[in-house]
Amino acid sequence: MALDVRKKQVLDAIVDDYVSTYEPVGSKALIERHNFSVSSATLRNEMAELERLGLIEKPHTSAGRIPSDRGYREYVNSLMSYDNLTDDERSDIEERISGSVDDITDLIKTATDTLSERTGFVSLYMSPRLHKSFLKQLKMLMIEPGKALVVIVLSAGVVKDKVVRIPNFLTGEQIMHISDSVEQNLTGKPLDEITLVTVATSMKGADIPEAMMNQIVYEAYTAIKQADSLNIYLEGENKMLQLPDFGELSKARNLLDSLSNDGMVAGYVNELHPMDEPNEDSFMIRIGQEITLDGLQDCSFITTTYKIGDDISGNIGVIGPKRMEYSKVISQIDFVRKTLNNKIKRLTE
Amino acid sequence: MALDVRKKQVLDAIVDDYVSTYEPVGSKALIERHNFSVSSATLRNEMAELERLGLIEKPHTSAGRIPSDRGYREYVNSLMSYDNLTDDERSDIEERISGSVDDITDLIKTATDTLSERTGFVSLYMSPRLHKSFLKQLKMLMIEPGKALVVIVLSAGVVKDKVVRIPNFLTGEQIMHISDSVEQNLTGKPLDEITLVTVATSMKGADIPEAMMNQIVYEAYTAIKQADSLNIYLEGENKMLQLPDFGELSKARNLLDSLSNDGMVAGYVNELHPMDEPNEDSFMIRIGQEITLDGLQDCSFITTTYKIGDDISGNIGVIGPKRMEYSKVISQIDFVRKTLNNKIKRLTE
DNA sequence: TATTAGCACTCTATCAGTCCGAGTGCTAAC
DNA sequence: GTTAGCACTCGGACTGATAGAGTGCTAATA
Repeated sequence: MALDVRKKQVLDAIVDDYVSTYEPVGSKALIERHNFSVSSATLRNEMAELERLGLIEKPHTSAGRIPSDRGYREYVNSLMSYDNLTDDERSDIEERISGSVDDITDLIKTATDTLSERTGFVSLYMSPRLHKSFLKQLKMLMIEPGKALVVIVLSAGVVKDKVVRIPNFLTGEQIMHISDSVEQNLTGKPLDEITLVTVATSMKGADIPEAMMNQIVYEAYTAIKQADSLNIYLEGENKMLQLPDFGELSKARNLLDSLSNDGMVAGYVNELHPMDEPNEDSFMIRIGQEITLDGLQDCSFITTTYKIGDDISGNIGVIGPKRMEYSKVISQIDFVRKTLNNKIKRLTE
Repeated sequence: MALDVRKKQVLDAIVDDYVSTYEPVGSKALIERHNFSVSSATLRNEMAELERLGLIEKPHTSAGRIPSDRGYREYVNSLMSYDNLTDDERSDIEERISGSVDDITDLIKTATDTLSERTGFVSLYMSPRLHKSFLKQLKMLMIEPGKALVVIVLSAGVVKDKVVRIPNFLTGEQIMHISDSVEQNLTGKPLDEITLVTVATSMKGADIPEAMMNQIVYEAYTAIKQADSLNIYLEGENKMLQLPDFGELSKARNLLDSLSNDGMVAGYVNELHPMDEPNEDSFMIRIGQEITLDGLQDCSFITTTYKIGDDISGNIGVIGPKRMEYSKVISQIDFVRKTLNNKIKRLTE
C-alpha cells in the first residue's frame, strides 16, 4: 500500500481527530483543525480515494469519515509517531510498582492494575509460562494422615505448591524419603521434560511398596504440571462502560460477556505469543476484525512480554476500544513492562 | 405494621406481579391476574392505603404501583412462602459441587459460580475467617539464600503459605531449628492469640543471634497473620447487564463501579456477619436503601454462612436487583450452602 | 493536470405537536 | 364497605418539519 505523502497526512489527521472526538471527520473539520494548504474540495477527493483503498469509511452518506480497521492498521504500522512519557508519568508508574510487596505475582498484578488505571481500559496479564524453567527443589510435607503438601521451587525462585492426597498409612518419614528421592533425580530438569515416567523412575530410590507408588507418582506429577497451567487476570472491565464506544447497552453487554470468558481470552492471548517467540521486546497488536475472538471486534489487543530470569516469561497488555491513542497506550505498556522487568530482576537476584 | 388480610394479599400480589413483569401494576391488572373477589375500585382504595403506609409507590401519577423498599422488606419478613427446589435443581447443584476438585478454596469457588449461574445474578464468597482456627503445624523451608517459605497448617487442614525474606547468611539448618522451635511453642494456639510477642518468645529455644531475630519474628508473624486476611470473590458481574433493572447505562455503570471495589463490598459483607454470630444458619438480607454501600441501592444482598470444621466459617451469597424472586434465590443459596458444607465435611474428615 | 468554488443532494438529529392508553382519585349511589 | 363512573394526568409513541453537516459532481481556473 504505497500512499503518497498527502494521503498519509490525511489518514493520519483523520485517525487523530476521530480518536479524540469520536465524531466522523468531514473535509471542512479537517481543514479547520490541521493546516492543510489545500481546499476542502481537494481533501474530499483524497478522502474518496482513501475510501476506495479501504482505509476509511462512512457511517452513512452524509457523514464524515472514520478509519476502517485497515486504516488503523496502516496508521499503527507506518504513520504513528511514538510518544514519550512525561517525567510525572514515569515516576508515577515507578512508584506504584516499586511500592508493591515482595511477591512476584503481586508485583505483576500491581503492574497490570497500574496499566488499567493509566489507560482507562482493560488490562491483563498471563501467568508466567514455566515449561522452560527447571526444578530447583521439591519437598513434600505431611499435613495429616492422607494429605501432604508438595512444594516446588523453580528457577528464578518461583514457588508453587499443592495439597495432594496420599495413602493413609504413609508416615512423615516415608514421605520425606520419597520427596528426597524425587528431588535428587529431577532437580535441574526443565518442567516440560518431566513426565509421569521420569517421576516414577525418580522414586525408585525410596523403597516404598510398589502398590502405593502409583498414587503418589500421579499426585506428584499433577502437582508439578499444575504449576505450569496458564492463568489470565483481567482488570478494569467496568471502566469500558465509561467509553462512548460502548455507550450502547448491547455493545457493552457483548463486550463484558466476551471478556468474562477468561479461558477464551487466555487462549487467544496465548496464541498471539508463540512459544518460541522470535522478538520478545516487540508488541503484538490486533485491531478490530483482526481479532478472532467473538464479540471483541470493536476492540484492539496490545500485548507484550515480561521476563522472570532467562527461562520464564509471561504476557502483559491492554484491551481497549480500537479507537484508542495507540502511541500513548503502547508507550505506557512499554514503560510498565520495563519497570516490571527491572523490579523482578532486583527481586530474584 | 399490622396489615389486615386483604392488604397483605394485595401487597403480596403486587410484589409477585412486579417481580415477574417489571411493569408497575395497576388495579385492573391486579384483578385480571389474581382472583380477588372485589372490584378494581376497592383495590384502588387498598392501594392508596398501602401507599400511605409506605409499602408501595408510584413512579408517576398515571402509572401503577411498585413495591417500595419497605414493601419488599414486609414481603420478605412475613408474606413470602418458601420455595422447594425441584429434584432436577438439587441434583444439578449437587453434581456441580461434587464434581469439583479436592481443594477447599476451589470447592467454595465452584459453589459460588453455581450460585451465580443458577440465579443469573452476582454471587460472592468471603474467604474463611481463620482467627479462631488454631495452628497445627508451622514449617519454614529454605528456598535460596535470603528467602524462605513459611507453611502454615491450621485446624481442619487449611494450608497457607508465604515466601518471606530472611537474613542472607542463615543456613537451612538454622531455619529448621527456628521453625521447629516456633512450631513447638505455638501449636494449638488460636490464630488470634498469636502476637508479635508470642512469636518472639517462641523462638527463644532456637539459639539464633539476637540481631537477626527481629526480622524473622516479624516475617513469621506477618506470614501467620496474612493467612487470616479477608478476601472476597465476586462472580457474574456481567450477568447484571442482562437485567432490565440496569437497562439504563448510567445505572449499569454505577453498579459495576461499585462492585469493582472489592474492598468496600468485602467490608460491608463482613459487617453483616458479626464475629460472634448468634445464628449461623440464618440469612442476612439487606434490601435497597438498607444497604449502606454507595451505588448499590437498587440491589439486595442475601448472604449466609458456610463452615469448615467447628472453628472456621465464611460467607456465601448473592447480590441481585432488589426486584428479585426472594424465595427462589434464598432456597438456592440455602441448598448450595448445605451441599457445600457437606462436601467440606467429607473432605476434612 | 491538479485544484478549487459552487451547488444540488442526502441523511441524521432534534424538536414541537399530537394522540392514545393506562392508571388514578374522587364522588355519588348501592 | 363496596362499586360504577368520570374527569384528569402523564408518559410513550408517532409525526412532520427543519437545521446542519457532509458528500459528489461539474465547470472554471492556474
